[in-house]
Amino acid sequence: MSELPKNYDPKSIEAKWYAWWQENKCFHRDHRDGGTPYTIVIPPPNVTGILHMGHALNNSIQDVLIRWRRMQGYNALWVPGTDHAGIATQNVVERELKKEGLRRQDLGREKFLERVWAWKEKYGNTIVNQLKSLGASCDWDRLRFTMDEGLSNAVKEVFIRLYEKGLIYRGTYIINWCPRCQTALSDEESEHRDVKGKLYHVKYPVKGEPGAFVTVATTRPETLLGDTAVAVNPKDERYTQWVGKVLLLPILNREIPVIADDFVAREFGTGCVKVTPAHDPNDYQMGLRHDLPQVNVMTEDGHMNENAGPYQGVERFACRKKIVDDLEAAGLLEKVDEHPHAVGHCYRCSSVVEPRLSPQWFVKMKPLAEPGIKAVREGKIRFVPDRWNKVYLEWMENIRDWCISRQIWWGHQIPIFYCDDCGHQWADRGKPKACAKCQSSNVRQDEDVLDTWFSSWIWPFSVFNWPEKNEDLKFYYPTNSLSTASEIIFFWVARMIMAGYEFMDELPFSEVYIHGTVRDNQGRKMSKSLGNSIDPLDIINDYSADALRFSLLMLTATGQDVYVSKEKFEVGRNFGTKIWNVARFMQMHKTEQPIDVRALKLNPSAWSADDWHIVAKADDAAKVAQECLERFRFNDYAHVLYDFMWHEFCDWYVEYAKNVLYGSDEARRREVLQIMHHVFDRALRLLHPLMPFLTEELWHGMGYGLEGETIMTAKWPTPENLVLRGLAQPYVEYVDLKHDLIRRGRQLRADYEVPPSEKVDFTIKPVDATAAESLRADAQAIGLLLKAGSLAVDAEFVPPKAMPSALNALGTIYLSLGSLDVEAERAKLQGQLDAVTQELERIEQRLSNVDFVKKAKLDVVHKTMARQQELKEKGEKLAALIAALG
RNA sequence: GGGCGUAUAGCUCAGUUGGCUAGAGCACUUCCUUGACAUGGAAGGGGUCACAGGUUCAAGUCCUGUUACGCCCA
Repeated sequence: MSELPKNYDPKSIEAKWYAWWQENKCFHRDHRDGGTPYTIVIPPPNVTGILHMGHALNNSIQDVLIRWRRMQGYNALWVPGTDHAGIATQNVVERELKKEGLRRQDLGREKFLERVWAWKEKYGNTIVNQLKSLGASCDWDRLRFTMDEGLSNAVKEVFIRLYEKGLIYRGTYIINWCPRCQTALSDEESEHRDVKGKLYHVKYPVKGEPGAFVTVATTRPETLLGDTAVAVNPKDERYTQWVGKVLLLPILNREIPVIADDFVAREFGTGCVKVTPAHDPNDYQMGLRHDLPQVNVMTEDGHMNENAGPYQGVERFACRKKIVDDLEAAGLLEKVDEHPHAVGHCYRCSSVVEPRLSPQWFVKMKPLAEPGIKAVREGKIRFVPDRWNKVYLEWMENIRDWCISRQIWWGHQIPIFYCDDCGHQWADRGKPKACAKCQSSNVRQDEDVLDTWFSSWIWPFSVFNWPEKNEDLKFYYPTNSLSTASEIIFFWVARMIMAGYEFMDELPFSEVYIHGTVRDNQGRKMSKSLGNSIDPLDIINDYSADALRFSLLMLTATGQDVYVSKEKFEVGRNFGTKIWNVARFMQMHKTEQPIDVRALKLNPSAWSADDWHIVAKADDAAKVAQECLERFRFNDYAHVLYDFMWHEFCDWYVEYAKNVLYGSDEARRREVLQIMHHVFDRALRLLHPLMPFLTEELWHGMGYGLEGETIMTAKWPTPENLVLRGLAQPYVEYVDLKHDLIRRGRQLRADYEVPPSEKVDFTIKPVDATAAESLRADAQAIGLLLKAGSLAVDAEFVPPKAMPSALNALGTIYLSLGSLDVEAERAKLQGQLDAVTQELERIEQRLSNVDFVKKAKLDVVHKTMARQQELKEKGEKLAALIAALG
């Protein structure tokens, strides 16, 4: 083992190990490696993306899982990749073009796509490289992209299979239209946001009855240009007389009927609604029921069209203003109310979504959803935390058809072909030159591309080159755990489950871990526009990747949102420093015969209580860590190692060990150092999934691993055998009490303001012979920890004068002082006695309650009785101490 | 409007099937440049567990309601 430098330099060490891991293919696995598979597919970040805290959290989680399973000996594979993010990527490239004064239409489809590919080659790997700096142990040899050849084939195959099964259809419906991106969006891509809207009450004159009006309420007055009726509820007596009458549409003076439809809510607005079948999904349905015309008044880019009469060419929101002014001028605007309501916004560009009537492709979802519902109901797939099961089921049970066509160019073009001569329409895996029916060469492919999610919903098997049937696919599918954010349960998780059953006939994964959202210190989502994001790369740069990972996971309670600020990452940095320094401490101490840290020869028969204690605590840590990981309790996992390493190992065992290490008993020195290595090695391995770089560096630095080996594949520590644990138990109890007694001794020093440099004498009076024996063996070490001049263990001790004292179940500790403020000491002890008396009263009350003794569990009653006994004794001793003060 | 989540120390949060003498980190106070570590050490202060009822021998924990904040869906 080489000498560790004084300071840990994460930057060079992280770069060094990541490169080494990659060169040595440590992340790579395939089916030929055999064993039991453990698979995770990465939620593919989009190629335009850069790493943010959400990614850092999610990928740290996946890396912890995969590294843990790898150490456990699984054939653990983490498949990485990115998605092509149709709209987002196209937007980015279009923005670039705009700077050159160009539109994509100027280039044409083919040239434009070349530009996008060029952009992807240049910038598309940014996030991949960022994941590497995080330490992600993905199998990069398997890096996939949703537009690469294999995945494109898979997408095509999926489309065609569904099409041939009749589950994909084309139809003209009201869809969510983004006028800026100029494409349809799925329901999920239209984000509802609360806006402070207005409710305009507009008077529609009744034909042939001057002065008579019907007042309708609307939030989108510009759409009235497309009204083809006004509807009332048939049960609404206020309006039955009007049904069947004809109204004059304001401004355009088009004649429209008043109809009756159950759908109308009587309590909304005036109870009369305008019906605009081409601009509202409900009105569309109503229009079908009443055979109303559909008048589209807008263009694809959100301007009014030729059907809008005088408003043609006006932008939709400008038109809203204008039309309101005109209505007012015409005396047709009755009133305007404030009306906060939710409005759909494009999830890519935030424009207000316009419901628009247009021909699109849809997937019939009901039949696909059934097996997915069953799987979660029966627990074959489970969400963690489990409340998401319900959210998922709710959505699946009310699933609606999925609009999958997008009017953009970047994506998988829909494999549907049309013959312009005979009108034949068919799906084709290739690029047909002629119509299958009439042999005409007048053939064209559908212009639209597929929703990006249509390629990611097959991700768990397409990454293994499905539909090809190969050994990797057979071996690694179904995958095991999926870790992701709640936002994409509908977009992605649910659809993957459906695709898994539909195309693989099997679930895609069995556990879905939903992590919380990373927020800023004020609980706001991190966003570029707010400027409140913390760049994970800055944290890595300033503190290290290990610090980032450790802090994030320590802070994130299962499934809860996490609030971060830069300072919060100090926990991880400080912890890393602590570990580094304790390693250096161990290195400083040599033995005459060098210790072979790879083949420790421990000799438990010669162990002290503290030796047993630390080995047992390390064992507990291993046990708890394992349980936490199995249950996705990452914060508890981080916590248990933090506590063990810092508080058990550094604070107590290392401090205890100093007494031995600075002494001259070579056999003891050797044994203690061996124990430290034994424990530290195990702790490093337990910690490796969380802090991969530091642990690898130290594992080698301490000599636990040989050159060419890696802690990544070192054995995951499992708890030692129970016999050993049973032997340790009395020592554990004793040492815990000893620590408590030492703390009480230190408290005496602090209470009496004894400066740390001043050596004072302590005497411990043990409670019994067993305690006396243990304490005598430890007297020197205890003295050191108390910075005592002398420490006596005296079973017969009677204080010669009033002395400050404290006690616990092991004994009473006295501090020798030249002079003593007897009253202050009496007050202190009296305070303690009062607390004991109070608790004792409570406990005795409980014990005297027949119901408690009868109904409470036996061990609870026993515990309570033991506590009563303990308190009684403590009370008596405290009383005696007070009496002794005179 | 429907559903879900959260409310515990100044701040951020743990607290798993009720047994709690309610914990941690940060912040705060006092002291400490003793050879692992000041990114550190020792000691300390700080909570009627949002509110109101209920169930129970026993409620931070379970039930009902109220309030506040957040999220999802319509």
